[in-house]
Amino acid sequence: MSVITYMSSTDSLTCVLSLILVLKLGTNPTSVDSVVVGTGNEVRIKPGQRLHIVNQLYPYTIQFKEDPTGKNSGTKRPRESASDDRESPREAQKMKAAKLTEKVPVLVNHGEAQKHTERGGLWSQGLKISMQDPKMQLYKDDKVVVIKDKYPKARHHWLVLPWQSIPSLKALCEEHCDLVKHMQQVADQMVQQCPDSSSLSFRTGYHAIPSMSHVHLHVISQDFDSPCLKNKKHWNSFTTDYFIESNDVIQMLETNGRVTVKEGATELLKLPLCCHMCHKELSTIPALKEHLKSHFPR
DNA sequence: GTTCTAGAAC
DNA sequence: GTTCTAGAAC
Repeated sequence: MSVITYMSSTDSLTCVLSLILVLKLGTNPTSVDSVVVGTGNEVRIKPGQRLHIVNQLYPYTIQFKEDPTGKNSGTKRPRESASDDRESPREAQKMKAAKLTEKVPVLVNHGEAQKHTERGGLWSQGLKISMQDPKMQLYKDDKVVVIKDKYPKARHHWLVLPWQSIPSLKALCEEHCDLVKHMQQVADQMVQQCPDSSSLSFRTGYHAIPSMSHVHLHVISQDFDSPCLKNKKHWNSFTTDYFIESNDVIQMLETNGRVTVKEGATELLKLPLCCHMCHKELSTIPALKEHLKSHFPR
């Protein structure tokens, strides 16, 4: 039995994080005894065992070799500032986990996972993984699946995703018209079944330039009452034209056969904070959140 | 997408 | 002094 720890090279980190993602979701957890996600990135795994990462797209072979220095169990992240040479409680916990390590595994990348770190990062592929996890699925049919947004920006915030791999709005064409209409129907269904649908209003739409890969339709209640709503980008992405109504996407597909996103959408994210209910301008996020309480008392 | 943190704003 | 934002790293 051995323990994988985070090593110094970026590739190793990617591999370990990839493993954790999959193992955490239980996609292929053969012979895995324990997983500690976060501070003590610990994965027990048999030497030579092959794991398939992201639904068997990215196979790795796990090799093990002795660490002659014993120093290679360091767990500090590369971007850590030079001035911070004391151990935080978090670092101490990681070091404690590392001390349990007898051998240091080397992950040999046979697949594509490392490319994600070069193009947007592995995190941008997270939806592809979440949507496959039965525990996350609130609804599914032969065309789409619905999951809860991992960091909901309101009391109710779901994502409708097609099974078909469509990276973004840009990739949509007239052939997707029926699919996108179906996504809207399922979104409406989700709102109908919500116990708060009589007291809260909802909007359904797409972000002009989403961070996460794989087309996803946001279904979000308009209270924006959530600790995950933290900054101007969050706010403006749902309350300016950065948020493109599902019906507008359908109409664009029907009339032009494609979806056009206006230039300068990114600038919309920098607009002043403006209440979507009464258009009052607020100077800070905490002030905005306090103001929202007047529109949506608990 | 989130987290972290330097430094701006107060 | 504290609060808050914005940009970089992931």
